[in-house]
Amino acid sequence: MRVTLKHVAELAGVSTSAVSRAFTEGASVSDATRQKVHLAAERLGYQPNALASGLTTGRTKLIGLISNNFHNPIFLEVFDRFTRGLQEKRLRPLVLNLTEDIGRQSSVQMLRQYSVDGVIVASSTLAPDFALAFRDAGLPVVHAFGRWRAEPEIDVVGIDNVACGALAARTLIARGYRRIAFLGGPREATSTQDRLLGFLLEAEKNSDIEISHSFAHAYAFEAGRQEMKRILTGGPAEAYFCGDDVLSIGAISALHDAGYRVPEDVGVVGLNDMEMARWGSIDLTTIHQPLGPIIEASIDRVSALVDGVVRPPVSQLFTCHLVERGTLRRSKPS
Amino acid sequence: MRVTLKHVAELAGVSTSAVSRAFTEGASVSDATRQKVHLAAERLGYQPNALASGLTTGRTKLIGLISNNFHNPIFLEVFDRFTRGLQEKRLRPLVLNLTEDIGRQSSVQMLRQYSVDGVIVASSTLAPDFALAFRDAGLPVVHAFGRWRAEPEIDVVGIDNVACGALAARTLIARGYRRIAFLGGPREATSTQDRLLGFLLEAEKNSDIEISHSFAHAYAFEAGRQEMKRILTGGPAEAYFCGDDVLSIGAISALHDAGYRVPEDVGVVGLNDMEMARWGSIDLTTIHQPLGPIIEASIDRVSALVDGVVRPPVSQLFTCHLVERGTLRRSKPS
DNA sequence: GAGAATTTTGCAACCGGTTGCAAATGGTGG
DNA sequence: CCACCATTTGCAACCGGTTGCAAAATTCTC
Repeated sequence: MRVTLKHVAELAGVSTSAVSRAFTEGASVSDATRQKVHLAAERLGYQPNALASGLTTGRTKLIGLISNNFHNPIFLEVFDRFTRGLQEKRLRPLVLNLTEDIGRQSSVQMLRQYSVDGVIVASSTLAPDFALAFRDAGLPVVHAFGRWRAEPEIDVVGIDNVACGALAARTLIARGYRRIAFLGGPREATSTQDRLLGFLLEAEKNSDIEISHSFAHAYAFEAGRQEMKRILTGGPAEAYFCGDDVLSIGAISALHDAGYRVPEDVGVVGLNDMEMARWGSIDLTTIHQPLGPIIEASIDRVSALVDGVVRPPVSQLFTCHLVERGTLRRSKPS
Repeated sequence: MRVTLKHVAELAGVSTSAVSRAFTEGASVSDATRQKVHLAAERLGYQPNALASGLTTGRTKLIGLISNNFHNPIFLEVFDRFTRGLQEKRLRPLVLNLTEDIGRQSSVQMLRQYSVDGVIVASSTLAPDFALAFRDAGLPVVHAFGRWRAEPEIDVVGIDNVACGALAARTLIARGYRRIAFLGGPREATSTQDRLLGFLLEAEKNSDIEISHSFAHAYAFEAGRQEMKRILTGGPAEAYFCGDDVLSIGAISALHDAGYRVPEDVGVVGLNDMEMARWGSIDLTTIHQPLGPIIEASIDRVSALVDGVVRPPVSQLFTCHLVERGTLRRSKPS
């Protein structure tokens, strides 16, 4: 049998209310009783039942963590940071792995059934209104890696994908590449669309640049490889901005298979700067995304919402920068 | 305000008990009331509160999922499968990211506070008695990727690490490698110890084989690279069995840095067969670990325990096999 | 030391469900 | 039509906590 409030109350010789209060910060209890209670609790090995307490207070300290990115290595880092960050705030992540067969409605239901205090949607490939479903259900929600909007309906934390696209284009052009291409992730993903937009806007400023673009069906190695293989039939561009790191690695694999050397024959720049990008055999030049701050901000934001701090929702974007490694030539060939 | 039992009862014109029963499989209700109730529930958008119900039934359908492997890419696959598998059984994973500063006791506490029905410890580097702490706290627990024991105190699901070590040694020897080495993960990990044991037992059967071994401080790229770099000062062995795939990749990176070609100069075989091992630029010969069955079995086992099926705990091991790729020569040089 | 002000305490109702039990209902056979 | 049995239903207590409120205890003031 579990040790409950009642047992502690009995042993300490006080009412259950006293025990409850002894465990509540700032409640009205004398030091004497608080001590008695804690002593008794200690002896019995008592631990408050978070669920029972959640029932009355309306706070479970459970945060729904939703994603559909369980195949991209970057997500391991995302996930590590989210779980750690939540733990530090004494919140518990209830994870939802969004597969094909789970609809918007049923994910809302799953989390509502468990009375989560708030929800973090962590994905750059979900439609923006997916996260909206939670707000509509009355749940505080933050969309991490979501799309920027001037007046968002819910809080968004992420990066400026348009700026990243522009940065990529600027970089390629500055290094003397003339025929450049964007090899994006899934066409439907807002991150893909925005990166492409920025890339095009920036590249088109230069009239002598030849631009092309295409899409892989997912942010995944094999998708990148296949798509690069496909477009290589018409000969490669001089340099590619790939939708993300794992796509880049797949693309490079296809380039190697076709006998091209990177960066000597073809340049590649990715986006994310996942741990693996640093590995010797990969050594990917890429645009760094500040994962730590993004995730910290997401957690901060969701706890603020839970605490009832009502401010209009904002899009919080972090800036990215290029990390120089070995898949892009460093400067214009002379 | 949330819709509760009471609201539904009112609308349907029945008692709350009736509503509760209408939502319980096999409860004593007439079809007529069940219909009325479901209709009313539908209209109000009612969903039972899993936590409240857990309070009385003692079942929350929450499963604690604990790991300390948030830096090994294989864990993304593990994690994907666990969350999916649990979801399919209508169980919810409550994730605990075991960092340095979280002790055995406090992890038990965290999960007990949330009244999880059971716990899955997913790690090959935790001491066997870590999982025991949960059993001692009265929680059903399964140790996935744990160490085999003839008469285990708790359920263990995993692979036969000793056999894997032997398989690796046998393979290397069969291919004519004479000076072979084990580059293991952390010395304290049971998986490391067992793989080494199997490796040594098998290799020592052949008197003409030169065996050596050493350990990386973690199952991680950089750890593998550093350790290989360190041991290379004395010249390489002819082939290495590395503690796992990510370690192998690190080791290969160091070998390349030192000017050795794989597999022409040095052979490498890993263990796990993570997705990435298949990537073109990595193409790692490795021992395949059947993740799917292991995880399925872990989930089955923990739900059986939760359902009170009491059988003595067992060690359930799955066999592994070699996957031929490009980091080990295929046969004896003639 | 009395009275007022303040703090501490316990009672009891409540959060949203479940369930044992007894009463109500319905069906069956004579 | 009644007795009998099976099924369905609602009452009320309970799960493990929290909290408003009034009473009790303590502290302060003069």
